[in-house]
Amino acid sequence: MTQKVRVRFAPSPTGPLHIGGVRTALYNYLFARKHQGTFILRIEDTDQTRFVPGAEQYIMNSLRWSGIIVDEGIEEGGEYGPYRQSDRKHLYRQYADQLVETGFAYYAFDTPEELETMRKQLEESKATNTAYSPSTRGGMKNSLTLGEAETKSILDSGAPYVIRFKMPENEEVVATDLIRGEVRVNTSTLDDKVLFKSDGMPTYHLANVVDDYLMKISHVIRGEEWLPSMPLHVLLYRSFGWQDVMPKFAHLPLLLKPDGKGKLSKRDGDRLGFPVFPLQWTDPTSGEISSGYRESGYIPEAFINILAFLGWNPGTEQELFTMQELVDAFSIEHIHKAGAKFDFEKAKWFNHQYLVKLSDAELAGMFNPILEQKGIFTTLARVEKVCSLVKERVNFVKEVWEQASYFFLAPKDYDPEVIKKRWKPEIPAILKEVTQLLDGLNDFSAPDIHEALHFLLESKKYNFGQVMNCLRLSMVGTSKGPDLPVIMEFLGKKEVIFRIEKAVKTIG
RNA sequence: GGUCCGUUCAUCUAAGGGUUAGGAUUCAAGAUUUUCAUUCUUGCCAUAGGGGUUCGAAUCCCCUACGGACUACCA
Repeated sequence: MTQKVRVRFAPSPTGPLHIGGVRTALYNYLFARKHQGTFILRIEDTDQTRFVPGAEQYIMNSLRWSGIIVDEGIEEGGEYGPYRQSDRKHLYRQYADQLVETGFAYYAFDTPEELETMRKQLEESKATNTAYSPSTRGGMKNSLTLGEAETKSILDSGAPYVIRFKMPENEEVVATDLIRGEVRVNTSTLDDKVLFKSDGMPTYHLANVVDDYLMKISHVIRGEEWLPSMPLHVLLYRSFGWQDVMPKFAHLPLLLKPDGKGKLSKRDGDRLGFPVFPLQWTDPTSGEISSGYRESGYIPEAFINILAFLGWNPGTEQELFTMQELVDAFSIEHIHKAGAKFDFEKAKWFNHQYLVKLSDAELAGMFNPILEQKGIFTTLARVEKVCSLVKERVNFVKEVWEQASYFFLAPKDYDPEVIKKRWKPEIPAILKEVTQLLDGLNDFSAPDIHEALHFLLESKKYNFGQVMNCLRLSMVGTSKGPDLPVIMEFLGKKEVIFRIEKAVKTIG
Protein backbone atom coordinates (compact mmCIF):
# COMPACT_ATOMS: atom_id res chain seq x y z
CA MET A 1 0.00 0.00 0.00
CA THR A 2 1.89 3.04 -1.22
CA GLN A 3 -0.84 5.59 -0.61
CA LYS A 4 -1.75 6.50 2.95
CA VAL A 5 -4.93 4.71 3.95
CA ARG A 6 -7.84 7.04 4.63
CA VAL A 7 -11.31 5.55 4.89
CA ARG A 8 -14.62 6.99 5.86
CA PHE A 9 -17.89 5.85 7.31
CA ALA A 10 -20.54 8.10 5.81
CA PRO A 11 -23.99 7.51 7.25
CA SER A 12 -26.98 9.65 6.64
CA PRO A 13 -28.60 10.85 9.88
CA THR A 14 -32.13 9.81 8.99
CA GLY A 15 -32.66 7.81 12.16
CA PRO A 16 -30.75 5.44 14.37
CA LEU A 17 -27.86 3.54 12.86
CA HIS A 18 -28.66 -0.13 12.58
CA ILE A 19 -26.25 -3.03 13.04
CA GLY A 20 -25.48 -3.23 9.34
CA GLY A 21 -24.24 0.34 9.55
CA VAL A 22 -22.18 -0.44 12.61
CA ARG A 23 -20.61 -3.35 10.78
CA THR A 24 -19.72 -1.13 7.82
CA ALA A 25 -18.14 1.31 10.27
CA LEU A 26 -16.32 -1.54 11.96
CA TYR A 27 -14.80 -2.90 8.75
CA ASN A 28 -13.67 0.58 7.79
CA TYR A 29 -12.18 1.06 11.23
CA LEU A 30 -10.40 -2.30 11.22
CA PHE A 31 -9.01 -1.63 7.77
CA ALA A 32 -7.76 1.79 8.80
CA ARG A 33 -6.08 0.50 11.95
CA LYS A 34 -4.60 -2.48 10.18
CA HIS A 35 -2.82 -0.16 7.75
CA GLN A 36 -1.99 2.62 10.20
CA GLY A 37 -4.50 4.74 8.37
CA THR A 38 -7.18 7.23 9.33
CA PHE A 39 -10.83 6.53 10.08
CA ILE A 40 -13.16 9.39 9.23
CA LEU A 41 -16.78 9.90 10.18
CA ARG A 42 -18.62 12.02 7.64
CA ILE A 43 -22.28 12.86 8.05
CA GLU A 44 -24.18 12.83 4.76
CA ASP A 45 -27.15 15.07 5.39
CA THR A 46 -27.76 16.53 1.96
CA ASP A 47 -31.42 15.61 2.12
CA GLN A 48 -32.93 18.27 4.32
CA THR A 49 -36.36 16.66 4.16
CA ARG A 50 -35.16 13.59 5.98
CA PHE A 51 -33.52 15.28 8.92
CA VAL A 52 -34.15 13.44 12.19
CA PRO A 53 -33.24 15.21 15.42
CA GLY A 54 -30.79 13.28 17.53
CA ALA A 55 -29.77 10.86 14.80
CA GLU A 56 -26.33 12.36 14.31
CA GLN A 57 -25.56 12.23 18.03
CA TYR A 58 -26.93 8.70 18.12
CA ILE A 59 -24.47 7.62 15.45
CA MET A 60 -21.53 9.06 17.35
CA ASN A 61 -22.70 7.54 20.63
CA SER A 62 -23.12 4.16 19.02
CA LEU A 63 -19.64 4.12 17.60
CA ARG A 64 -18.20 5.19 20.92
CA TRP A 65 -20.08 2.49 22.83
CA SER A 66 -18.91 -0.09 20.29
CA GLY A 67 -15.29 0.89 20.82
CA ILE A 68 -14.87 2.28 17.32
CA ILE A 69 -12.69 5.34 17.61
CA VAL A 70 -13.11 8.12 15.10
CA ASP A 71 -9.92 9.93 14.04
CA GLU A 72 -11.51 12.75 12.07
CA GLY A 73 -15.07 13.90 12.39
CA ILE A 74 -17.44 16.53 13.66
CA GLU A 75 -16.38 16.20 17.29
CA GLU A 76 -12.78 15.20 16.64
CA GLY A 77 -12.01 17.82 14.03
CA GLY A 78 -9.33 17.29 11.37
CA GLU A 79 -7.61 18.95 8.45
CA TYR A 80 -10.27 18.06 5.92
CA GLY A 81 -13.36 19.44 7.60
CA PRO A 82 -16.05 20.31 7.94
CA TYR A 83 -17.27 16.73 8.27
CA ARG A 84 -20.98 17.39 7.91
CA GLN A 85 -22.10 17.81 4.31
CA SER A 86 -24.63 20.49 5.10
CA ASP A 87 -21.70 22.52 6.43
CA ARG A 88 -19.88 21.95 3.15
CA LYS A 89 -22.79 23.17 1.04
CA HIS A 90 -20.80 26.04 -0.47
CA LEU A 91 -18.19 23.64 -1.84
CA TYR A 92 -20.28 21.59 -4.22
CA ARG A 93 -21.67 24.18 -6.60
CA GLN A 94 -18.33 24.92 -8.25
CA TYR A 95 -17.80 21.23 -9.02
CA ALA A 96 -21.21 20.93 -10.61
CA ASP A 97 -20.43 24.04 -12.65
CA GLN A 98 -17.11 22.57 -13.68
CA LEU A 99 -18.87 19.58 -15.20
CA VAL A 100 -21.33 21.79 -17.05
CA GLU A 101 -18.47 23.85 -18.47
CA THR A 102 -16.54 20.80 -19.59
CA GLY A 103 -19.64 19.29 -21.16
CA PHE A 104 -20.10 16.40 -18.75
CA ALA A 105 -23.28 17.80 -17.26
CA TYR A 106 -26.20 20.01 -18.22
CA TYR A 107 -29.10 22.01 -16.80
CA ALA A 108 -32.57 20.47 -16.77
CA PHE A 109 -35.85 22.27 -16.14
CA ASP A 110 -38.41 19.47 -16.25
CA THR A 111 -41.06 19.54 -13.56
CA PRO A 112 -41.81 16.47 -11.48
CA GLU A 113 -45.04 16.07 -13.44
CA GLU A 114 -43.19 16.11 -16.75
CA LEU A 115 -40.75 13.51 -15.48
CA GLU A 116 -43.63 11.34 -14.37
CA THR A 117 -45.27 11.62 -17.78
CA MET A 118 -42.04 10.65 -19.50
CA ARG A 119 -41.67 7.57 -17.30
CA LYS A 120 -45.24 6.48 -17.93
CA GLN A 121 -44.88 6.84 -21.67
CA LEU A 122 -41.67 4.87 -21.69
CA GLU A 123 -43.20 2.12 -19.63
CA GLU A 124 -46.16 1.88 -21.95
CA SER A 125 -43.94 1.66 -24.98
CA LYS A 126 -42.07 -1.17 -23.24
CA ALA A 127 -38.75 0.62 -23.42
CA THR A 128 -35.90 -1.24 -21.75
CA ASN A 129 -34.57 1.88 -20.11
CA THR A 130 -37.25 4.12 -18.65
CA ALA A 131 -34.89 6.73 -17.34
CA TYR A 132 -33.74 10.20 -18.22
CA SER A 133 -30.92 9.10 -20.46
CA PRO A 134 -29.10 9.66 -23.74
CA SER A 135 -32.07 8.22 -25.61
CA THR A 136 -34.71 10.35 -23.90
CA ARG A 137 -33.00 13.59 -22.95
CA GLY A 138 -33.51 14.91 -26.48
CA GLY A 139 -37.24 15.15 -25.84
CA MET A 140 -36.99 16.94 -22.52
CA LYS A 141 -36.58 20.50 -21.32
CA ASN A 142 -32.88 21.00 -20.76
CA SER A 143 -29.91 23.06 -21.85
CA LEU A 144 -29.10 20.49 -24.52
CA THR A 145 -32.43 20.87 -26.27
CA LEU A 146 -33.22 24.52 -25.57
CA GLY A 147 -30.02 26.08 -26.79
CA GLU A 148 -27.71 28.51 -25.09
CA ALA A 149 -29.82 31.64 -25.28
CA GLU A 150 -33.02 30.16 -23.94
CA THR A 151 -31.17 28.27 -21.22
CA LYS A 152 -29.60 31.49 -20.09
CA SER A 153 -32.90 33.32 -20.01
CA ILE A 154 -34.59 30.58 -17.96
CA LEU A 155 -31.65 30.55 -15.58
CA ASP A 156 -31.76 34.33 -15.28
CA SER A 157 -35.49 34.25 -14.58
CA GLY A 158 -34.73 32.34 -11.39
CA ALA A 159 -36.75 29.28 -12.39
CA PRO A 160 -35.85 26.05 -10.57
CA TYR A 161 -33.41 23.73 -12.28
CA VAL A 162 -31.21 20.76 -11.59
CA ILE A 163 -27.85 19.75 -12.98
CA ARG A 164 -27.74 16.31 -14.52
CA PHE A 165 -24.81 14.13 -15.47
CA LYS A 166 -24.55 13.63 -19.22
CA MET A 167 -24.20 9.89 -19.40
CA PRO A 168 -22.03 8.80 -22.32
CA GLU A 169 -23.79 6.72 -24.93
CA ASN A 170 -23.07 3.02 -25.35
CA GLU A 171 -19.79 2.81 -23.55
CA GLU A 172 -18.55 -0.13 -21.51
CA VAL A 173 -17.51 0.95 -18.04
CA VAL A 174 -15.19 -1.40 -16.21
CA ALA A 175 -14.95 -0.89 -12.48
CA THR A 176 -13.04 -2.99 -10.00
CA ASP A 177 -14.44 -4.05 -6.68
CA LEU A 178 -11.99 -5.46 -4.14
CA ILE A 179 -14.48 -8.12 -3.06
CA ARG A 180 -16.15 -9.02 -6.33
CA GLY A 181 -13.58 -8.33 -8.99
CA GLU A 182 -14.34 -6.56 -12.24
CA VAL A 183 -17.85 -5.31 -12.82
CA ARG A 184 -18.77 -4.32 -16.37
CA VAL A 185 -21.74 -2.18 -17.25
CA ASN A 186 -22.81 -0.57 -20.49
CA THR A 187 -23.73 3.08 -20.08
CA SER A 188 -26.83 2.55 -22.21
CA THR A 189 -28.42 0.92 -19.16
CA LEU A 190 -27.55 3.90 -16.97
CA ASP A 191 -29.24 7.27 -16.68
CA ASP A 192 -28.56 10.99 -16.42
CA LYS A 193 -28.49 11.17 -12.65
CA VAL A 194 -29.23 14.44 -10.94
CA LEU A 195 -26.02 15.77 -9.40
CA PHE A 196 -27.26 19.06 -8.07
CA LYS A 197 -30.76 19.56 -6.75
CA SER A 198 -33.04 22.54 -7.20
CA ASP A 199 -32.78 23.27 -3.49
CA GLY A 200 -29.12 24.13 -3.91
CA MET A 201 -27.83 20.92 -2.40
CA PRO A 202 -25.83 18.23 -4.15
CA THR A 203 -27.18 14.70 -4.39
CA TYR A 204 -25.36 11.84 -2.76
CA HIS A 205 -23.52 11.01 -5.97
CA LEU A 206 -21.90 14.42 -6.37
CA ALA A 207 -21.25 15.09 -2.70
CA ASN A 208 -19.82 11.66 -2.13
CA VAL A 209 -17.35 11.85 -5.00
CA VAL A 210 -16.31 15.43 -4.30
CA ASP A 211 -15.84 14.80 -0.59
CA ASP A 212 -13.95 11.57 -1.07
CA TYR A 213 -11.66 13.45 -3.43
CA LEU A 214 -11.19 16.45 -1.14
CA MET A 215 -10.70 14.27 1.92
CA LYS A 216 -8.16 12.12 0.07
CA ILE A 217 -10.06 8.93 0.69
CA SER A 218 -8.05 5.90 -0.42
CA HIS A 219 -10.69 3.15 -0.06
CA VAL A 220 -14.44 3.32 -0.19
CA ILE A 221 -15.81 0.47 1.90
CA ARG A 222 -19.59 0.55 1.87
CA GLY A 223 -22.69 -1.62 1.61
CA GLU A 224 -23.55 -3.63 -1.46
CA GLU A 225 -26.57 -1.43 -2.11
CA TRP A 226 -24.09 1.00 -3.65
CA LEU A 227 -22.65 -1.43 -6.14
CA PRO A 228 -25.01 -0.38 -8.95
CA SER A 229 -23.85 3.23 -8.68
CA MET A 230 -20.15 2.41 -8.76
CA PRO A 231 -19.98 2.87 -12.57
CA LEU A 232 -21.51 6.33 -12.25
CA HIS A 233 -19.00 7.24 -9.58
CA VAL A 234 -16.14 5.98 -11.71
CA LEU A 235 -17.40 8.11 -14.60
CA LEU A 236 -17.61 11.12 -12.30
CA TYR A 237 -14.00 10.69 -11.21
CA ARG A 238 -13.05 10.46 -14.85
CA SER A 239 -15.06 13.54 -15.82
CA PHE A 240 -13.41 15.55 -13.08
CA GLY A 241 -10.00 14.35 -14.22
CA TRP A 242 -9.40 12.62 -10.89
CA GLN A 243 -9.03 9.08 -12.18
CA ASP A 244 -5.46 8.83 -10.91
CA VAL A 245 -6.51 9.43 -7.32
CA MET A 246 -9.77 7.54 -7.45
CA PRO A 247 -10.25 5.43 -4.31
CA LYS A 248 -10.49 1.67 -4.50
CA PHE A 249 -13.96 0.27 -3.91
CA ALA A 250 -15.13 -2.59 -1.73
CA HIS A 251 -18.83 -3.40 -1.46
CA LEU A 252 -19.79 -5.37 1.61
CA PRO A 253 -22.39 -8.13 1.57
CA LEU A 254 -25.68 -7.09 3.12
CA LEU A 255 -27.07 -8.09 6.49
CA LEU A 256 -30.30 -9.94 5.76
CA LYS A 257 -33.50 -10.40 7.71
CA PRO A 258 -33.24 -13.72 9.59
CA ASP A 259 -36.78 -14.66 8.62
CA GLY A 260 -35.96 -14.71 4.97
CA LYS A 261 -36.54 -11.91 2.59
CA GLY A 262 -34.57 -8.80 2.03
CA LYS A 263 -31.95 -6.71 3.69
CA LEU A 264 -32.26 -5.85 7.32
CA SER A 265 -33.87 -2.46 7.74
CA LYS A 266 -34.49 0.02 10.48
CA ARG A 267 -38.15 -0.77 10.32
CA ASP A 268 -37.45 -4.34 11.42
CA GLY A 269 -37.04 -2.95 14.92
CA ASP A 270 -37.89 -5.57 17.47
CA ARG A 271 -40.10 -7.55 15.14
CA LEU A 272 -37.53 -10.32 14.82
CA GLY A 273 -37.00 -10.91 18.52
CA PHE A 274 -33.64 -9.21 18.76
CA PRO A 275 -32.50 -5.60 18.57
CA VAL A 276 -31.41 -4.12 15.27
CA PHE A 277 -29.91 -1.04 16.90
CA PRO A 278 -26.78 -0.77 19.02
CA LEU A 279 -28.41 1.62 21.49
CA GLN A 280 -32.00 2.08 22.48
CA TRP A 281 -33.74 4.64 20.31
CA THR A 282 -36.83 6.69 20.94
CA ASP A 283 -38.43 7.97 17.79
CA PRO A 284 -38.74 11.75 18.18
CA THR A 285 -42.08 12.00 16.40
CA SER A 286 -43.94 8.82 17.33
CA GLY A 287 -42.24 8.27 20.67
CA GLU A 288 -41.86 4.62 19.75
CA ILE A 289 -39.00 2.90 21.55
CA SER A 290 -36.71 0.41 19.81
CA SER A 291 -34.46 -1.74 21.94
CA GLY A 292 -30.70 -1.66 21.72
CA TYR A 293 -27.89 -4.12 22.27
CA ARG A 294 -26.52 -2.06 25.11
CA GLU A 295 -29.82 -2.06 26.99
CA SER A 296 -30.35 -5.74 26.23
CA GLY A 297 -27.23 -6.52 28.19
CA TYR A 298 -24.72 -7.13 25.46
CA ILE A 299 -21.10 -6.48 26.27
CA PRO A 300 -19.66 -4.11 23.64
CA GLU A 301 -16.73 -6.40 22.89
CA ALA A 302 -19.12 -9.28 22.29
CA PHE A 303 -21.32 -7.12 20.08
CA ILE A 304 -18.31 -6.19 17.95
CA ASN A 305 -17.12 -9.79 17.80
CA ILE A 306 -20.56 -10.90 16.59
CA LEU A 307 -20.69 -8.20 13.93
CA ALA A 308 -17.16 -8.85 12.75
CA PHE A 309 -18.09 -12.43 11.94
CA LEU A 310 -21.14 -11.51 9.90
CA GLY A 311 -19.52 -11.49 6.50
CA TRP A 312 -15.90 -11.90 7.44
CA ASN A 313 -13.77 -14.63 8.96
CA PRO A 314 -10.11 -14.86 9.87
CA GLY A 315 -9.48 -18.06 7.93
CA THR A 316 -8.56 -19.82 11.16
CA GLU A 317 -10.71 -21.56 13.75
CA GLN A 318 -10.39 -18.81 16.33
CA GLU A 319 -13.76 -17.18 17.05
CA LEU A 320 -13.16 -14.96 20.05
CA PHE A 321 -11.36 -11.78 19.13
CA THR A 322 -10.53 -8.59 20.94
CA MET A 323 -10.66 -5.42 18.89
CA GLN A 324 -6.86 -5.46 18.60
CA GLU A 325 -6.92 -9.08 17.45
CA LEU A 326 -9.55 -8.17 14.86
CA VAL A 327 -7.32 -5.35 13.64
CA ASP A 328 -4.40 -7.72 13.28
CA ALA A 329 -6.41 -10.44 11.56
CA PHE A 330 -8.59 -8.30 9.31
CA SER A 331 -8.26 -8.35 5.55
CA ILE A 332 -10.65 -7.47 2.76
CA GLU A 333 -9.76 -10.73 1.00
CA HIS A 334 -11.53 -12.64 3.74
CA ILE A 335 -14.81 -10.79 3.36
CA HIS A 336 -17.49 -13.16 2.15
CA LYS A 337 -19.49 -12.32 -0.96
CA ALA A 338 -22.97 -13.41 0.04
CA GLY A 339 -25.33 -11.70 2.47
CA ALA A 340 -25.53 -12.92 6.05
CA LYS A 341 -28.49 -13.53 8.31
CA PHE A 342 -28.15 -12.61 11.94
CA ASP A 343 -28.02 -15.68 14.21
CA PHE A 344 -29.56 -14.73 17.53
CA GLU A 345 -28.61 -18.01 19.23
CA LYS A 346 -24.99 -17.59 18.34
CA ALA A 347 -25.09 -13.99 19.48
CA LYS A 348 -26.17 -15.20 22.92
CA TRP A 349 -23.33 -17.69 22.95
CA PHE A 350 -20.84 -14.94 22.09
CA ASN A 351 -22.13 -12.78 24.90
CA HIS A 352 -21.86 -15.71 27.30
CA GLN A 353 -18.22 -16.19 26.36
CA TYR A 354 -17.47 -12.57 27.13
CA LEU A 355 -19.53 -12.52 30.28
CA VAL A 356 -17.65 -15.52 31.71
CA LYS A 357 -14.37 -13.80 30.94
CA LEU A 358 -15.39 -10.77 32.99
CA SER A 359 -13.80 -10.65 36.44
CA ASP A 360 -16.11 -11.19 39.40
CA ALA A 361 -15.62 -7.56 40.36
CA GLU A 362 -16.61 -6.32 36.90
CA LEU A 363 -19.69 -8.50 36.81
CA ALA A 364 -20.61 -7.46 40.35
CA GLY A 365 -20.34 -3.85 39.30
CA MET A 366 -22.90 -4.51 36.57
CA PHE A 367 -25.18 -6.66 38.70
CA ASN A 368 -25.24 -4.53 41.83
CA PRO A 369 -27.51 -1.82 40.37
CA ILE A 370 -30.05 -4.52 39.52
CA LEU A 371 -29.84 -5.83 43.08
CA GLU A 372 -30.36 -2.37 44.48
CA GLN A 373 -33.39 -1.95 42.27
CA LYS A 374 -34.77 -5.04 43.97
CA GLY A 375 -34.20 -3.34 47.28
CA ILE A 376 -31.22 -5.47 48.23
CA PHE A 377 -28.19 -3.69 49.60
CA THR A 378 -25.23 -5.78 50.59
CA THR A 379 -21.46 -5.76 50.51
CA LEU A 380 -19.63 -5.82 47.22
CA ALA A 381 -17.71 -8.86 48.44
CA ARG A 382 -20.95 -10.82 48.74
CA VAL A 383 -22.14 -9.69 45.31
CA GLU A 384 -18.83 -10.74 43.82
CA LYS A 385 -19.10 -14.12 45.47
CA VAL A 386 -22.55 -14.67 44.00
CA CYS A 387 -21.37 -13.56 40.57
CA SER A 388 -18.49 -16.02 40.66
CA LEU A 389 -20.94 -18.82 41.49
CA VAL A 390 -23.53 -18.14 38.80
CA LYS A 391 -21.77 -16.56 35.87
CA GLU A 392 -21.31 -19.85 34.02
CA ARG A 393 -25.06 -20.27 33.89
CA VAL A 394 -26.13 -16.97 32.32
CA ASN A 395 -25.83 -15.27 28.96
CA PHE A 396 -26.68 -11.78 30.14
CA VAL A 397 -26.20 -9.73 33.27
CA LYS A 398 -29.93 -9.34 33.69
CA GLU A 399 -30.23 -13.13 33.96
CA VAL A 400 -28.00 -13.20 37.02
CA TRP A 401 -30.94 -12.32 39.25
CA GLU A 402 -32.97 -15.29 37.99
CA GLN A 403 -30.06 -17.54 38.88
CA ALA A 404 -29.15 -15.88 42.15
CA SER A 405 -32.24 -14.49 43.85
CA TYR A 406 -32.17 -17.27 46.47
CA PHE A 407 -28.83 -16.02 47.77
CA PHE A 408 -30.69 -13.00 49.02
CA LEU A 409 -34.30 -14.11 49.52
CA ALA A 410 -35.68 -17.33 50.98
CA PRO A 411 -37.79 -19.22 48.44
CA LYS A 412 -41.46 -18.30 48.47
CA ASP A 413 -42.63 -21.50 46.89
CA TYR A 414 -41.16 -24.88 46.08
CA ASP A 415 -40.93 -26.64 42.73
CA PRO A 416 -43.78 -29.20 42.74
CA GLU A 417 -41.90 -31.50 40.36
CA VAL A 418 -39.03 -31.80 42.81
CA ILE A 419 -41.37 -32.30 45.77
CA LYS A 420 -43.12 -35.09 43.91
CA LYS A 421 -39.89 -36.81 43.04
CA ARG A 422 -37.84 -36.34 46.23
CA TRP A 423 -39.95 -35.28 49.21
CA LYS A 424 -40.77 -38.64 50.86
CA PRO A 425 -42.64 -39.00 54.14
CA GLU A 426 -39.42 -39.60 56.11
CA ILE A 427 -37.82 -36.36 54.90
CA PRO A 428 -39.02 -33.98 57.66
CA ALA A 429 -37.52 -36.22 60.34
CA ILE A 430 -34.22 -36.49 58.50
CA LEU A 431 -34.09 -32.73 57.98
CA LYS A 432 -34.61 -32.33 61.70
CA GLU A 433 -31.46 -34.40 62.24
CA VAL A 434 -29.64 -32.31 59.65
CA THR A 435 -30.67 -29.17 61.46
CA GLN A 436 -29.29 -30.42 64.73
CA LEU A 437 -26.09 -31.49 63.06
CA LEU A 438 -25.57 -28.13 61.38
CA ASP A 439 -26.45 -26.25 64.51
CA GLY A 440 -23.64 -28.06 66.25
CA LEU A 441 -20.99 -26.93 63.78
CA ASN A 442 -18.53 -24.40 65.11
CA ASP A 443 -17.06 -23.44 61.78
CA PHE A 444 -19.93 -23.04 59.32
CA SER A 445 -17.71 -23.35 56.28
CA ALA A 446 -18.45 -25.20 53.05
CA PRO A 447 -15.84 -27.95 53.61
CA ASP A 448 -17.05 -28.58 57.16
CA ILE A 449 -20.69 -28.60 56.10
CA HIS A 450 -19.83 -30.95 53.29
CA GLU A 451 -18.00 -33.33 55.60
CA ALA A 452 -20.68 -33.31 58.27
CA LEU A 453 -23.45 -33.94 55.77
CA HIS A 454 -21.61 -36.85 54.20
CA PHE A 455 -20.87 -38.34 57.59
CA LEU A 456 -24.49 -38.19 58.69
CA LEU A 457 -26.00 -39.51 55.49
CA GLU A 458 -23.50 -42.33 55.12
CA SER A 459 -23.58 -43.48 58.73
CA LYS A 460 -27.37 -43.55 58.74
CA LYS A 461 -27.46 -44.98 55.20
CA TYR A 462 -29.91 -42.37 54.04
CA ASN A 463 -30.61 -41.92 50.32
CA PHE A 464 -27.99 -39.33 49.47
CA GLY A 465 -29.55 -37.83 46.36
CA GLN A 466 -32.96 -37.66 47.96
CA VAL A 467 -31.89 -35.85 51.10
CA MET A 468 -29.50 -33.50 49.33
CA ASN A 469 -32.16 -32.53 46.83
CA CYS A 470 -34.67 -31.82 49.56
CA LEU A 471 -32.10 -29.76 51.33
CA ARG A 472 -31.46 -27.90 48.10
CA LEU A 473 -35.18 -27.46 47.63
CA SER A 474 -35.31 -25.81 51.05
CA MET A 475 -32.48 -23.44 50.23
CA VAL A 476 -33.21 -22.66 46.57
CA GLY A 477 -36.83 -23.60 45.98
CA THR A 478 -35.95 -25.90 43.12
CA SER A 479 -33.20 -28.21 41.96
CA LYS A 480 -30.68 -25.89 40.46
CA GLY A 481 -27.64 -23.90 41.43
CA PRO A 482 -24.05 -24.38 42.51
CA ASP A 483 -22.59 -26.66 45.15
CA LEU A 484 -24.96 -26.84 48.12
CA PRO A 485 -22.48 -26.46 51.00
CA VAL A 486 -21.14 -23.35 49.26
CA ILE A 487 -24.63 -21.88 49.15
CA MET A 488 -25.15 -22.77 52.80
CA GLU A 489 -21.91 -21.17 53.88
CA PHE A 490 -22.94 -18.01 52.06
CA LEU A 491 -26.34 -17.95 53.76
CA GLY A 492 -24.99 -18.63 57.24
CA LYS A 493 -26.13 -21.03 59.91
CA LYS A 494 -29.10 -19.05 61.12
CA GLU A 495 -30.62 -18.53 57.68
CA VAL A 496 -29.97 -22.15 56.67
CA ILE A 497 -31.82 -23.49 59.70
CA PHE A 498 -34.61 -20.97 59.13
CA ARG A 499 -35.01 -22.12 55.53
CA ILE A 500 -35.07 -25.80 56.47
CA GLU A 501 -37.75 -25.19 59.05
CA LYS A 502 -39.72 -23.02 56.66
CA ALA A 503 -39.64 -25.71 53.98
CA VAL A 504 -40.73 -28.43 56.39
CA LYS A 505 -43.55 -26.26 57.63
CA THR A 506 -44.67 -25.32 54.10
CA ILE A 507 -44.37 -28.66 52.37
CA GLY A 508 -45.19 -30.83 55.36
C1' G B 1 -39.65 -5.20 -16.57
C1' G B 2 -34.20 -3.70 -16.94
C1' U B 3 -29.08 -3.73 -14.88
C1' C B 4 -25.79 -5.72 -11.52
C1' C B 5 -24.42 -9.05 -7.46
C1' G B 6 -24.83 -13.62 -5.14
C1' U B 7 -25.90 -19.31 -3.96
C1' U B 8 -21.36 -24.96 0.87
C1' C B 9 -25.13 -28.23 6.95
C1' A B 10 -31.21 -24.87 10.03
C1' U B 11 -27.53 -20.43 11.00
C1' C B 12 -22.29 -18.01 10.65
C1' U B 13 -18.51 -19.95 7.73
C1' A B 14 -13.44 -22.96 6.02
C1' A B 15 -11.54 -25.63 1.87
C1' G B 16 -8.86 -20.51 -3.98
C1' G B 17 -8.46 -28.25 -9.33
C1' G B 18 -6.72 -33.78 -5.67
C1' U B 19 -9.33 -33.76 2.17
C1' U B 20 -13.63 -39.27 4.81
C1' A B 21 -15.97 -31.28 2.42
C1' G B 22 -13.36 -28.80 8.34
C1' G B 23 -14.93 -25.56 12.53
C1' A B 24 -18.66 -22.81 15.43
C1' U B 25 -23.90 -22.06 17.01
C1' U B 26 -28.52 -24.74 17.47
C1' C B 27 -30.49 -29.67 18.26
C1' A B 28 -29.89 -34.93 20.15
C1' A B 29 -27.24 -38.64 23.08
C1' G B 30 -23.55 -39.91 26.69
C1' A B 31 -19.86 -38.71 30.66
C1' U B 32 -19.20 -35.60 35.02
C1' U B 33 -22.38 -33.32 39.15
C1' U B 34 -26.66 -34.35 45.20
C1' U B 35 -29.46 -30.68 41.25
C1' C B 36 -29.25 -27.12 37.32
C1' A B 37 -25.67 -24.78 34.42
C1' U B 38 -20.74 -25.15 32.76
C1' U B 39 -17.20 -28.53 30.77
C1' C B 40 -15.85 -32.89 27.91
C1' U B 41 -17.08 -36.80 24.27
C1' U B 42 -20.13 -38.47 20.40
C1' G B 43 -23.91 -37.90 16.86
C1' C B 44 -27.38 -35.49 13.11
C1' C B 45 -27.08 -32.09 9.11
C1' A B 46 -24.44 -29.00 3.25
C1' U B 47 -21.53 -28.03 -2.07
C1' A B 48 -29.25 -25.35 -5.75
C1' G B 49 -30.03 -28.20 -10.68
C1' G B 50 -28.09 -29.35 -15.54
C1' G B 51 -24.30 -29.25 -19.07
C1' G B 52 -19.21 -28.70 -20.28
C1' U B 53 -13.33 -28.20 -19.52
C1' U B 54 -10.03 -31.77 -16.91
C1' C B 55 -6.92 -37.89 -15.31
C1' G B 56 -9.55 -35.24 -11.37
C1' A B 57 -14.44 -29.76 -10.04
C1' A B 58 -17.50 -27.07 -4.07
C1' U B 59 -13.46 -24.60 -6.70
C1' C B 60 -12.89 -22.80 -13.94
C1' C B 61 -16.80 -21.88 -18.15
C1' C B 62 -22.07 -21.88 -19.92
C1' C B 63 -27.36 -22.43 -19.11
C1' U B 64 -31.45 -22.80 -15.71
C1' A B 65 -33.57 -22.02 -10.96
C1' C B 66 -33.70 -19.35 -6.66
C1' G B 67 -32.29 -15.14 -3.57
C1' G B 68 -30.77 -10.07 -3.15
C1' A B 69 -29.57 -4.98 -4.38
C1' C B 70 -30.45 -0.99 -7.47
C1' U B 71 -33.73 1.28 -10.90
C1' A B 72 -36.00 9.43 -6.77
C1' C B 73 -34.35 16.54 -7.32
C1' C B 74 -33.27 9.49 -0.73
C1' A B 75 -28.94 8.11 0.98
